[in-house]
Amino acid sequence: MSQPYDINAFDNPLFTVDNVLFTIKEKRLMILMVKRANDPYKGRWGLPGGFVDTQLDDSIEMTALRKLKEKTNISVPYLEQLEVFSGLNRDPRGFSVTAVFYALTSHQSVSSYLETIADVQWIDIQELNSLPVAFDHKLIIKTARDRLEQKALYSMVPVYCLPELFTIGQLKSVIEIIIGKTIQRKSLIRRIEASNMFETIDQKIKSGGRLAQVYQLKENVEIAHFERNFSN
Amino acid sequence: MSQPYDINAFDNPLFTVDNVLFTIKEKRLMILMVKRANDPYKGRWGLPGGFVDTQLDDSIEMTALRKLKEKTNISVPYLEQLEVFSGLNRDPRGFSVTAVFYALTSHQSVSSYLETIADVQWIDIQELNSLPVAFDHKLIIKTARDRLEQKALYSMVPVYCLPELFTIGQLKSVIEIIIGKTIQRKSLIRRIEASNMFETIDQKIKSGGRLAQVYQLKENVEIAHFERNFSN
DNA sequence: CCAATAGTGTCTCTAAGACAGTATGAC
DNA sequence: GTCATACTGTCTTAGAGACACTATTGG
Repeated sequence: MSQPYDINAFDNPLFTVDNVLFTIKEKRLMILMVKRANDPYKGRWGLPGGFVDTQLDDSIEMTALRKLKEKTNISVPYLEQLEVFSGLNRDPRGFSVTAVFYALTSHQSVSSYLETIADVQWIDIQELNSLPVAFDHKLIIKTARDRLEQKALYSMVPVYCLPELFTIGQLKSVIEIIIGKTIQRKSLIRRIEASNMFETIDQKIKSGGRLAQVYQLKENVEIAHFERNFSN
Repeated sequence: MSQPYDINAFDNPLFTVDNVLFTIKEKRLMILMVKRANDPYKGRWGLPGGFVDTQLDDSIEMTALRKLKEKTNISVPYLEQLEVFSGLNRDPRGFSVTAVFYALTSHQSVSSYLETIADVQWIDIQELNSLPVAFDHKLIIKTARDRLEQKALYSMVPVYCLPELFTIGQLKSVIEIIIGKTIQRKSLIRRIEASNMFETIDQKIKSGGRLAQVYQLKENVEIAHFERNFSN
Protein backbone atom coordinates (compact mmCIF):
# COMPACT_ATOMS: atom_id res chain seq x y z
CA MET A 1 0.00 0.00 0.00
CA SER A 2 1.58 3.28 -1.08
CA GLN A 3 1.02 6.63 0.57
CA PRO A 4 -0.47 9.08 -1.90
CA TYR A 5 -0.41 12.19 0.25
CA ASP A 6 1.53 15.33 -0.43
CA ILE A 7 4.93 15.73 1.17
CA ASN A 8 4.11 19.36 1.91
CA ALA A 9 1.39 18.27 4.27
CA PHE A 10 4.11 17.61 6.80
CA ASP A 11 4.47 21.11 8.11
CA ASN A 12 5.17 20.98 11.79
CA PRO A 13 2.18 21.69 14.00
CA LEU A 14 2.28 24.65 16.35
CA PHE A 15 3.89 23.34 19.53
CA THR A 16 3.48 24.82 23.00
CA VAL A 17 3.88 23.86 26.63
CA ASP A 18 1.22 24.56 29.27
CA ASN A 19 1.11 24.14 33.03
CA VAL A 20 -1.61 23.38 35.52
CA LEU A 21 -0.11 24.61 38.78
CA PHE A 22 -2.18 23.54 41.76
CA THR A 23 -2.15 24.72 45.32
CA ILE A 24 -4.42 24.61 48.33
CA LYS A 25 -5.38 27.99 49.70
CA GLU A 26 -8.14 28.77 52.16
CA LYS A 27 -9.16 25.09 52.13
CA ARG A 28 -9.76 25.21 48.38
CA LEU A 29 -8.02 23.67 45.41
CA MET A 30 -6.73 26.52 43.26
CA ILE A 31 -5.00 26.84 39.93
CA LEU A 32 -2.64 29.52 38.69
CA MET A 33 -4.27 31.30 35.76
CA VAL A 34 -3.07 34.12 33.56
CA LYS A 35 -5.20 36.78 31.95
CA ARG A 36 -4.24 36.64 28.29
CA ALA A 37 -2.71 39.86 26.97
CA ASN A 38 -2.85 38.82 23.32
CA ASP A 39 -5.07 37.14 20.82
CA PRO A 40 -6.32 34.51 20.46
CA TYR A 41 -8.66 34.68 23.44
CA LYS A 42 -7.31 38.04 24.57
CA GLY A 43 -8.74 38.95 27.98
CA ARG A 44 -9.71 35.40 28.88
CA TRP A 45 -8.01 33.31 31.54
CA GLY A 46 -5.52 30.75 30.32
CA LEU A 47 -2.92 28.38 31.67
CA PRO A 48 0.63 29.66 32.12
CA GLY A 49 2.68 28.37 29.22
CA GLY A 50 4.27 29.26 25.95
CA PHE A 51 6.71 28.27 23.28
CA VAL A 52 9.86 26.25 23.65
CA ASP A 53 12.99 28.35 23.39
CA THR A 54 15.58 26.00 21.98
CA GLN A 55 18.31 28.38 23.08
CA LEU A 56 17.27 28.21 26.72
CA ASP A 57 15.55 24.88 27.14
CA ASP A 58 17.24 21.49 27.28
CA SER A 59 13.87 19.80 27.22
CA ILE A 60 10.22 20.68 27.51
CA GLU A 61 10.45 20.13 31.28
CA MET A 62 12.78 23.15 31.28
CA THR A 63 10.27 25.09 29.25
CA ALA A 64 7.57 24.27 31.77
CA LEU A 65 9.74 25.26 34.74
CA ARG A 66 10.89 28.43 33.01
CA LYS A 67 7.35 29.52 32.21
CA LEU A 68 6.23 28.84 35.76
CA LYS A 69 9.17 30.78 37.13
CA GLU A 70 8.26 33.75 34.95
CA LYS A 71 4.83 33.85 36.56
CA THR A 72 5.62 32.88 40.15
CA ASN A 73 9.30 33.71 40.64
CA ILE A 74 9.92 30.24 42.12
CA SER A 75 10.99 26.80 40.98
CA VAL A 76 8.04 24.55 41.71
CA PRO A 77 8.87 21.56 43.93
CA TYR A 78 6.76 19.11 41.95
CA LEU A 79 6.32 18.93 38.19
CA GLU A 80 5.15 16.03 36.05
CA GLN A 81 3.88 15.53 32.55
CA LEU A 82 0.14 15.22 32.25
CA GLU A 83 -0.47 14.55 28.57
CA VAL A 84 -0.50 16.07 25.16
CA PHE A 85 -3.58 17.80 23.83
CA SER A 86 -3.77 18.23 20.08
CA GLY A 87 -6.17 18.89 17.29
CA LEU A 88 -7.25 21.05 14.44
CA ASN A 89 -9.89 22.97 16.33
CA ARG A 90 -8.36 23.70 19.71
CA ASP A 91 -6.51 26.77 18.42
CA PRO A 92 -8.01 29.08 15.77
CA ARG A 93 -4.56 29.37 14.19
CA GLY A 94 -4.69 25.76 13.03
CA PHE A 95 -3.55 22.32 14.10
CA SER A 96 -1.81 22.69 17.42
CA VAL A 97 -0.13 20.55 20.00
CA THR A 98 0.43 21.40 23.64
CA ALA A 99 2.38 19.29 26.08
CA VAL A 100 0.76 19.85 29.46
CA PHE A 101 2.45 19.56 32.83
CA TYR A 102 0.85 19.59 36.21
CA ALA A 103 2.66 21.01 39.18
CA LEU A 104 2.22 21.67 42.88
CA THR A 105 3.45 24.35 45.22
CA SER A 106 2.55 25.94 48.51
CA HIS A 107 0.66 29.17 47.99
CA GLN A 108 2.83 30.84 50.64
CA SER A 109 5.93 30.55 48.49
CA VAL A 110 4.40 32.68 45.75
CA SER A 111 1.80 34.84 47.44
CA SER A 112 3.95 37.92 48.00
CA TYR A 113 5.13 37.89 44.42
CA LEU A 114 1.65 37.39 43.01
CA GLU A 115 0.33 40.42 44.85
CA THR A 116 2.38 42.59 42.54
CA ILE A 117 0.77 41.21 39.39
CA ALA A 118 -2.89 41.65 38.61
CA ASP A 119 -3.08 39.38 35.58
CA VAL A 120 -1.71 36.29 37.32
CA GLN A 121 -3.96 34.80 39.99
CA TRP A 122 -4.89 31.73 41.96
CA ILE A 123 -8.39 30.78 40.86
CA ASP A 124 -10.62 28.41 42.77
CA ILE A 125 -11.18 25.39 40.57
CA GLN A 126 -14.88 25.47 41.40
CA GLU A 127 -15.19 29.02 40.13
CA LEU A 128 -13.62 28.22 36.79
CA ASN A 129 -16.88 27.01 35.31
CA SER A 130 -18.34 30.47 35.40
CA LEU A 131 -15.24 32.20 34.02
CA PRO A 132 -14.20 32.74 30.41
CA VAL A 133 -11.34 30.35 29.80
CA ALA A 134 -9.16 30.21 26.68
CA PHE A 135 -8.75 27.30 24.25
CA ASP A 136 -9.58 23.85 25.62
CA HIS A 137 -8.06 24.75 28.96
CA LYS A 138 -11.16 23.72 30.91
CA LEU A 139 -10.78 20.21 29.57
CA ILE A 140 -7.09 20.25 30.34
CA ILE A 141 -7.73 21.38 33.90
CA LYS A 142 -10.36 18.69 34.38
CA THR A 143 -7.90 16.07 33.17
CA ALA A 144 -5.15 17.39 35.45
CA ARG A 145 -7.52 17.51 38.40
CA ASP A 146 -8.55 13.88 37.85
CA ARG A 147 -4.93 12.80 37.64
CA LEU A 148 -3.99 14.65 40.80
CA GLU A 149 -6.95 13.11 42.58
CA GLN A 150 -5.91 9.61 41.55
CA LYS A 151 -2.33 10.23 42.54
CA ALA A 152 -3.36 11.50 45.96
CA LEU A 153 -5.06 8.17 46.63
CA TYR A 154 -1.86 6.15 46.47
CA SER A 155 1.06 8.54 46.85
CA MET A 156 2.43 11.29 49.02
CA VAL A 157 2.49 13.94 46.26
CA PRO A 158 0.04 16.23 48.07
CA VAL A 159 2.81 17.29 50.49
CA TYR A 160 4.04 19.57 47.77
CA CYS A 161 0.98 21.73 48.28
CA LEU A 162 2.40 22.56 51.71
CA PRO A 163 5.33 24.68 52.84
CA GLU A 164 8.54 22.98 53.96
CA LEU A 165 7.35 22.68 57.55
CA PHE A 166 3.93 21.23 58.11
CA THR A 167 1.82 19.13 60.45
CA ILE A 168 -0.04 15.89 59.95
CA GLY A 169 -3.30 17.77 60.29
CA GLN A 170 -2.35 20.06 57.42
CA LEU A 171 -1.34 17.14 55.23
CA LYS A 172 -4.58 15.36 56.05
CA SER A 173 -6.58 18.43 55.12
CA VAL A 174 -4.77 18.89 51.81
CA ILE A 175 -5.31 15.26 50.84
CA GLU A 176 -8.97 15.44 51.77
CA ILE A 177 -9.52 18.53 49.67
CA ILE A 178 -7.84 16.92 46.67
CA ILE A 179 -9.64 13.60 46.84
CA GLY A 180 -12.96 15.06 47.96
CA LYS A 181 -13.50 12.79 50.94
CA THR A 182 -12.25 12.42 54.47
CA ILE A 183 -9.56 9.95 55.41
CA GLN A 184 -8.62 8.43 58.73
CA ARG A 185 -5.86 10.34 60.48
CA LYS A 186 -4.57 6.98 61.64
CA SER A 187 -4.26 5.70 58.06
CA LEU A 188 -2.24 8.75 57.12
CA ILE A 189 0.09 8.32 60.08
CA ARG A 190 0.68 4.71 59.09
CA ARG A 191 1.62 5.84 55.61
CA ILE A 192 3.87 8.58 56.91
CA GLU A 193 5.75 6.03 58.97
CA ALA A 194 5.89 3.44 56.21
CA SER A 195 7.05 5.98 53.63
CA ASN A 196 10.14 6.98 55.59
CA MET A 197 10.02 10.26 53.69
CA PHE A 198 9.63 12.57 56.65
CA GLU A 199 11.40 13.62 59.81
CA THR A 200 10.11 15.50 62.81
CA ILE A 201 11.81 18.68 63.87
CA ASP A 202 12.07 19.91 67.43
CA GLN A 203 9.15 22.25 67.15
CA LYS A 204 5.41 22.27 67.75
CA ILE A 205 2.88 24.77 66.52
CA LYS A 206 -0.56 25.97 67.49
CA SER A 207 -3.53 24.34 65.89
CA GLY A 208 -6.58 25.31 67.91
CA GLY A 209 -6.02 22.50 70.36
CA ARG A 210 -3.00 20.56 71.51
CA LEU A 211 0.23 21.71 69.85
CA ALA A 212 1.05 19.81 66.68
CA GLN A 213 4.35 18.15 65.85
CA VAL A 214 6.13 19.76 62.91
CA TYR A 215 7.38 17.56 60.08
CA GLN A 216 9.57 18.15 57.04
CA LEU A 217 10.69 16.12 54.06
CA LYS A 218 14.01 14.36 54.39
CA GLU A 219 16.56 15.42 51.80
CA ASN A 220 16.41 13.98 48.30
CA VAL A 221 13.57 11.62 49.07
CA GLU A 222 11.63 9.70 46.49
CA ILE A 223 7.91 10.18 46.65
CA ALA A 224 6.43 7.08 48.25
CA HIS A 225 3.73 5.13 46.46
CA PHE A 226 1.45 2.62 48.14
CA GLU A 227 -0.11 -0.59 46.94
CA ARG A 228 -3.59 0.40 47.97
CA ASN A 229 -5.73 3.44 47.43
CA PHE A 230 -7.44 5.35 50.13
CA SER A 231 -11.00 4.17 49.79
CA ASN A 232 -14.25 4.67 51.60
CA MET B 1 11.12 41.36 34.69
CA SER B 2 11.28 41.64 30.89
CA GLN B 3 12.23 38.86 28.54
CA PRO B 4 15.32 39.83 26.64
CA TYR B 5 15.54 36.90 24.28
CA ASP B 6 15.22 37.01 20.56
CA ILE B 7 11.82 36.40 19.03
CA ASN B 8 13.43 34.30 16.33
CA ALA B 9 14.46 31.76 18.92
CA PHE B 10 10.88 30.50 18.85
CA ASP B 11 11.18 28.29 15.84
CA ASN B 12 9.02 25.26 16.33
CA PRO B 13 10.87 22.14 17.36
CA LEU B 14 10.71 19.09 15.14
CA PHE B 15 7.62 17.20 16.24
CA THR B 16 6.99 13.49 15.74
CA VAL B 17 4.84 10.70 17.13
CA ASP B 18 6.24 7.30 18.11
CA ASN B 19 4.65 4.07 19.25
CA VAL B 20 5.71 1.26 21.52
CA LEU B 21 3.45 -1.58 20.43
CA PHE B 22 3.67 -4.52 22.80
CA THR B 23 2.52 -8.07 22.43
CA ILE B 24 3.17 -11.40 24.06
CA LYS B 25 4.48 -14.04 21.71
CA GLU B 26 6.07 -17.35 22.62
CA LYS B 27 5.82 -16.43 26.32
CA ARG B 28 7.91 -13.30 25.73
CA LEU B 29 7.17 -9.61 25.84
CA MET B 30 7.86 -8.26 22.35
CA ILE B 31 7.86 -4.87 20.71
CA LEU B 32 7.18 -3.94 17.11
CA MET B 33 10.34 -2.43 15.65
CA VAL B 34 11.10 -1.06 12.21
CA LYS B 35 14.42 -1.18 10.42
CA ARG B 36 15.06 2.41 9.43
CA ALA B 37 15.30 2.98 5.69
CA ASN B 38 16.62 6.54 5.97
CA ASP B 39 19.05 8.64 7.91
CA PRO B 40 19.43 9.45 10.70
CA TYR B 41 20.26 6.03 12.11
CA LYS B 42 19.66 4.30 8.76
CA GLY B 43 19.79 0.52 9.20
CA ARG B 44 19.11 0.62 12.93
CA TRP B 45 15.92 -0.51 14.60
CA GLY B 46 13.50 2.21 15.61
CA LEU B 47 9.97 2.61 16.88
CA PRO B 48 7.15 2.88 14.36
CA GLY B 49 6.20 6.52 14.11
CA GLY B 50 6.46 9.62 12.02
CA PHE B 51 5.18 13.08 11.39
CA VAL B 52 1.70 14.41 11.94
CA ASP B 53 -0.23 14.90 8.74
CA THR B 54 -2.58 17.75 9.48
CA GLN B 55 -4.66 16.82 6.43
CA LEU B 56 -5.31 13.31 7.71
CA ASP B 57 -5.04 13.52 11.48
CA ASP B 58 -7.60 15.06 13.81
CA SER B 59 -5.22 14.64 16.71
CA ILE B 60 -1.93 12.95 17.50
CA GLU B 61 -3.86 9.86 18.61
CA MET B 62 -4.91 9.56 14.97
CA THR B 63 -1.33 9.95 13.88
CA ALA B 64 -0.31 7.14 16.21
CA LEU B 65 -3.09 4.84 14.99
CA ARG B 66 -2.37 5.67 11.36
CA LYS B 67 1.33 4.92 11.72
CA LEU B 68 0.59 1.64 13.47
CA LYS B 69 -1.88 0.67 10.78
CA GLU B 70 0.72 1.34 8.09
CA LYS B 71 3.03 -1.19 9.72
CA THR B 72 0.56 -3.81 10.96
CA ASN B 73 -2.54 -3.37 8.79
CA ILE B 74 -4.75 -3.33 11.90
CA SER B 75 -6.27 -0.84 14.30
CA VAL B 76 -4.75 -1.65 17.65
CA PRO B 77 -7.30 -2.38 20.38
CA TYR B 78 -5.45 -0.42 23.07
CA LEU B 79 -3.56 2.84 22.71
CA GLU B 80 -2.57 5.34 25.35
CA GLN B 81 -0.20 8.24 25.66
CA LEU B 82 3.03 7.45 27.44
CA GLU B 83 4.86 10.75 27.60
CA VAL B 84 6.78 13.27 25.59
CA PHE B 85 10.50 12.92 25.07
CA SER B 86 12.35 16.04 24.07
CA GLY B 87 15.77 17.56 23.93
CA LEU B 88 18.55 19.02 21.92
CA ASN B 89 20.62 15.87 21.67
CA ARG B 90 18.13 13.10 21.05
CA ASP B 91 18.04 13.80 17.29
CA PRO B 92 21.14 14.91 15.37
CA ARG B 93 18.94 17.28 13.36
CA GLY B 94 18.42 19.48 16.41
CA PHE B 95 15.91 20.05 19.19
CA SER B 96 13.17 17.52 18.78
CA VAL B 97 9.99 16.46 20.48
CA THR B 98 8.27 13.12 20.18
CA ALA B 99 4.93 12.26 21.72
CA VAL B 100 5.09 8.58 22.53
CA PHE B 101 2.16 6.19 22.73
CA TYR B 102 2.13 2.68 24.01
CA ALA B 103 -0.21 0.13 22.56
CA LEU B 104 -1.15 -3.52 22.86
CA THR B 105 -2.34 -6.12 20.42
CA SER B 106 -2.43 -9.86 20.01
CA HIS B 107 0.39 -11.06 17.83
CA GLN B 108 -2.03 -13.30 15.95
CA SER B 109 -3.88 -10.35 14.50
CA VAL B 110 -0.78 -9.08 12.71
CA SER B 111 1.41 -12.13 12.20
CA SER B 112 0.31 -13.01 8.68
CA TYR B 113 0.77 -9.43 7.54
CA LEU B 114 4.17 -9.09 9.16
CA GLU B 115 5.48 -12.17 7.37
CA THR B 116 5.36 -10.20 4.13
CA ILE B 117 7.63 -7.43 5.43
CA ALA B 118 11.23 -8.03 6.40
CA ASP B 119 11.91 -4.61 7.91
CA VAL B 120 9.05 -4.70 10.45
CA GLN B 121 9.40 -7.27 13.20
CA TRP B 122 8.44 -8.29 16.69
CA ILE B 123 11.59 -8.08 18.77
CA ASP B 124 11.97 -9.66 22.18
CA ILE B 125 12.42 -6.86 24.69
CA GLN B 126 15.26 -8.78 26.31
CA GLU B 127 17.18 -8.93 23.05
CA LEU B 128 16.97 -5.21 22.46
CA ASN B 129 19.99 -4.49 24.62
CA SER B 130 22.28 -6.19 22.15
CA LEU B 131 20.74 -4.59 19.06
CA PRO B 132 21.50 -1.23 17.46
CA VAL B 133 18.55 1.00 18.29
CA ALA B 134 17.95 4.50 16.91
CA PHE B 135 17.69 7.75 18.87
CA ASP B 136 16.78 7.42 22.56
CA HIS B 137 14.37 4.64 21.74
CA LYS B 138 15.90 2.29 24.30
CA LEU B 139 15.04 4.77 27.02
CA ILE B 140 11.57 5.21 25.60
CA ILE B 141 11.00 1.47 25.52
CA LYS B 142 12.19 1.14 29.11
CA THR B 143 9.78 3.85 30.20
CA ALA B 144 6.90 2.24 28.33
CA ARG B 145 7.75 -1.15 29.76
CA ASP B 146 7.73 0.23 33.31
CA ARG B 147 4.39 1.89 32.73
CA LEU B 148 2.84 -1.24 31.30
CA GLU B 149 4.16 -3.22 34.24
CA GLN B 150 2.60 -0.80 36.71
CA LYS B 151 -0.69 -0.79 34.86
CA ALA B 152 -0.82 -4.58 34.81
CA LEU B 153 -0.68 -4.58 38.61
CA TYR B 154 -3.96 -2.77 39.06
CA SER B 155 -5.88 -2.99 35.79
CA MET B 156 -7.11 -5.43 33.18
CA VAL B 157 -5.18 -3.85 30.28
CA PRO B 158 -3.13 -6.98 29.61
CA VAL B 159 -6.18 -8.63 27.99
CA TYR B 160 -5.38 -6.60 24.92
CA CYS B 161 -2.31 -8.75 24.37
CA LEU B 162 -4.70 -11.63 23.69
CA PRO B 163 -7.02 -12.45 20.81
CA GLU B 164 -10.74 -11.87 21.21
CA LEU B 165 -11.31 -15.32 22.64
CA PHE B 166 -9.08 -16.39 25.47
CA THR B 167 -8.89 -18.43 28.66
CA ILE B 168 -8.10 -17.46 32.22
CA GLY B 169 -4.87 -19.40 31.96
CA GLN B 170 -3.78 -17.31 28.99
CA LEU B 171 -4.63 -14.07 30.74
CA LYS B 172 -2.76 -15.22 33.84
CA SER B 173 0.29 -16.04 31.75
CA VAL B 174 0.26 -12.69 29.95
CA ILE B 175 0.00 -10.78 33.22
CA GLU B 176 2.80 -12.78 34.77
CA ILE B 177 5.11 -12.14 31.84
CA ILE B 178 4.42 -8.41 31.99
CA ILE B 179 4.85 -8.00 35.74
CA GLY B 180 7.68 -10.53 36.03
CA LYS B 181 6.19 -12.57 38.84
CA THR B 182 3.54 -15.20 39.33
CA ILE B 183 0.08 -14.39 40.60
CA GLN B 184 -2.57 -16.55 42.18
CA ARG B 185 -5.05 -17.85 39.67
CA LYS B 186 -7.69 -17.37 42.35
CA SER B 187 -6.87 -13.67 42.67
CA LEU B 188 -7.25 -13.21 38.95
CA ILE B 189 -10.60 -14.98 38.92
CA ARG B 190 -11.83 -12.71 41.70
CA ARG B 191 -10.84 -9.70 39.63
CA ILE B 192 -12.45 -11.09 36.49
CA GLU B 193 -15.71 -11.49 38.39
CA ALA B 194 -15.51 -8.11 40.10
CA SER B 195 -14.63 -6.30 36.87
CA ASN B 196 -17.76 -7.43 35.07
CA MET B 197 -15.85 -6.89 31.84
CA PHE B 198 -16.03 -10.41 30.51
CA GLU B 199 -18.51 -13.04 29.46
CA THR B 200 -18.09 -16.73 28.89
CA ILE B 201 -19.00 -18.23 25.58
CA ASP B 202 -20.29 -21.72 25.07
CA GLN B 203 -16.96 -23.16 24.13
CA LYS B 204 -14.01 -24.85 25.78
CA ILE B 205 -10.55 -25.37 24.40
CA LYS B 206 -7.62 -27.68 24.96
CA SER B 207 -4.93 -26.63 27.36
CA GLY B 208 -2.84 -29.72 28.11
CA GLY B 209 -5.23 -30.77 30.85
CA ARG B 210 -8.88 -30.19 31.55
CA LEU B 211 -10.63 -28.13 28.87
CA ALA B 212 -10.62 -24.41 29.61
CA GLN B 213 -13.61 -22.09 29.53
CA VAL B 214 -13.40 -19.48 26.79
CA TYR B 215 -13.98 -15.83 27.67
CA GLN B 216 -14.40 -12.66 25.67
CA LEU B 217 -14.76 -8.99 26.42
CA LYS B 218 -18.29 -7.65 26.66
CA GLU B 219 -19.08 -4.92 24.16
CA ASN B 220 -17.92 -1.38 24.84
CA VAL B 221 -16.55 -2.13 28.27
CA GLU B 222 -14.42 0.21 30.29
CA ILE B 223 -11.15 -1.26 31.44
CA ALA B 224 -11.52 -2.09 35.12
CA HIS B 225 -9.06 -0.67 37.64
CA PHE B 226 -8.58 -2.05 41.13
CA GLU B 227 -7.77 -0.40 44.42
CA ARG B 228 -4.93 -2.73 45.23
CA ASN B 229 -1.93 -3.94 43.29
CA PHE B 230 -0.95 -7.51 42.80
CA SER B 231 1.89 -7.90 45.23
CA ASN B 232 4.13 -10.65 46.51
C1' DC C 1 -14.61 23.35 83.65
C1' DC C 2 -15.32 22.93 78.03
C1' DA C 3 -14.07 22.91 73.13
C1' DA C 4 -10.86 21.70 69.86
C1' DT C 5 -7.20 19.47 67.79
C1' DA C 6 -3.17 15.96 68.45
C1' DG C 7 -2.04 11.55 68.92
C1' DT C 8 -2.63 6.17 70.40
C1' DG C 9 -4.68 1.49 70.80
C1' DT C 10 -7.13 -1.91 68.82
C1' DC C 11 -10.88 -4.18 66.53
C1' DT C 12 -13.13 -4.75 61.98
C1' DC C 13 -13.18 -5.23 57.10
C1' DT C 14 -11.64 -6.24 52.47
C1' DA C 15 -9.19 -8.07 48.93
C1' DA C 16 -4.97 -10.48 47.89
C1' DG C 17 -1.89 -14.64 48.97
C1' DA C 18 -1.45 -19.46 49.99
C1' DC C 19 -2.65 -23.81 49.23
C1' DA C 20 -5.27 -28.05 49.58
C1' DG C 21 -8.75 -30.41 47.27
C1' DT C 22 -11.65 -31.72 43.31
C1' DA C 23 -12.65 -32.00 38.05
C1' DT C 24 -11.64 -33.30 33.56
C1' DG C 25 -9.03 -33.61 29.65
C1' DA C 26 -4.77 -36.40 27.03
C1' DC C 27 -1.90 -40.24 27.09
C1' DG D 1 -3.80 -45.52 36.02
C1' DT D 2 -0.47 -40.70 35.57
C1' DC D 3 0.21 -36.03 34.32
C1' DA D 4 -1.27 -31.64 33.38
C1' DT D 5 -4.14 -27.95 33.61
C1' DA D 6 -8.88 -26.01 35.19
C1' DC D 7 -11.48 -24.64 38.80
C1' DT D 8 -13.27 -24.21 43.93
C1' DG D 9 -13.11 -23.65 48.98
C1' DT D 10 -11.28 -21.57 52.70
C1' DC D 11 -7.77 -19.95 55.87
C1' DT D 12 -4.16 -16.39 56.42
C1' DT D 13 -2.29 -11.83 55.87
C1' DA D 14 -1.59 -6.91 55.18
C1' DG D 15 -3.16 -2.60 55.24
C1' DA D 16 -7.09 0.59 55.37
C1' DG D 17 -11.44 2.01 58.10
C1' DA D 18 -13.76 2.87 62.41
C1' DC D 19 -13.76 4.62 66.61
C1' DA D 20 -12.98 4.95 71.50
C1' DC D 21 -9.56 6.61 74.33
C1' DT D 22 -5.97 9.76 76.26
C1' DA D 23 -3.06 14.23 75.85
C1' DT D 24 -2.48 19.02 75.57
C1' DT D 25 -3.56 23.53 74.35
C1' DG D 26 -6.75 27.97 74.78
C1' DG D 27 -10.55 30.05 76.77
